Amino acid sequence: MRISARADYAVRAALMLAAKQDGPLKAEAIAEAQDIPHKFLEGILNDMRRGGLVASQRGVRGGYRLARPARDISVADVVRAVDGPLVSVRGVRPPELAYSGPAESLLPLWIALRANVRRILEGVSLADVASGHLPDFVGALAEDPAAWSNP
Amino acid sequence: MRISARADYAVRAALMLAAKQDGPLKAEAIAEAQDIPHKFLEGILNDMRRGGLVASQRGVRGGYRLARPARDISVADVVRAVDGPLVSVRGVRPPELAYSGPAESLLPLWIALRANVRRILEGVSLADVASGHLPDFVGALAEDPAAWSNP
DNA sequence: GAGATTTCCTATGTATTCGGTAGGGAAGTA
DNA sequence: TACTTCCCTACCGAATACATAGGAAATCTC
Repeated sequence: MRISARADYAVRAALMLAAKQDGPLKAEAIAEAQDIPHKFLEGILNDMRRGGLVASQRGVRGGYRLARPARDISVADVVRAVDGPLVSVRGVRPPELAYSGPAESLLPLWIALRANVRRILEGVSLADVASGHLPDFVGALAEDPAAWSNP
Repeated sequence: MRISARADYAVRAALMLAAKQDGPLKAEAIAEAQDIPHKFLEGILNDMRRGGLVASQRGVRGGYRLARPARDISVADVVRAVDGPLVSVRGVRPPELAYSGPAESLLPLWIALRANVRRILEGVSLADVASGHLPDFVGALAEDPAAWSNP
């Protein structure tokens, strides 16, 4: 289960926009601040615009800004805008799967996994992350030192 | 975040082995029962053998069996054996990431996400799935009808 | 030991995705 | 007009995903 570069970049760009509330921010400025290839980032910002997450303005005083308050955009919104469904199995979304025999209960397991990922990514807004204050039910998970070690 | 075909196939194969406790099971039999390309499955079973999850026996009475009791093998064990780390961001594991500016709290978010995925996949054994009785904290997630709908 | 069976190993192949680049057109501003 | 910035399309190399093929090595039965 990997978070793609696109998704990571998209969230970081969105966080930049969430932090700067006055006036638009240029793609180039975001690219430089977050060390993201700028042409690649342009495509990502475009996806977010199509997804209704950011608004853009061309010209010399142009750039990008969030289309909604940062509090109303979840990390899941951003990831979905650039990568499609949050969780898939072999490229298909869990409800479309069919298992037989001893694997029958595998489907509810994938469903539970997806529900859990959703709970996290839909429950955290850009404002939460940008402010450095994650919701308690998320922050608690990250405070466990064991969560930081690679087994 | 996608579960690869390898991982899905591997878990299903492992579940077949968990269900059949008497004697080994041939790759061909598993492939047929679970509709998995049989040569592809052979490679997957081989990875699991190298990972110490299954034992193999050649010859006419040969096949594969679990190397440990099904209760002592988690789904996470299987996924790791065939796909490496459970969760990665841009191909690197979260603790190796470095973020700056408003993205600083993104790292604990990915950590929390990973911790949650671990909680599920490490907390469920092959015996749990094969018996159709998921642990309560997982089953509860799958019982919510909302978890089954695609947004 | 002969022969059948099954795992094990290596090589090959193809399609897709991933991450990134390039160039220029459209729109807005001064 | 000149400049800036987003927008669009195309392309590209490498890696990955998902297999398939062919045989060598081990094991069992007879």
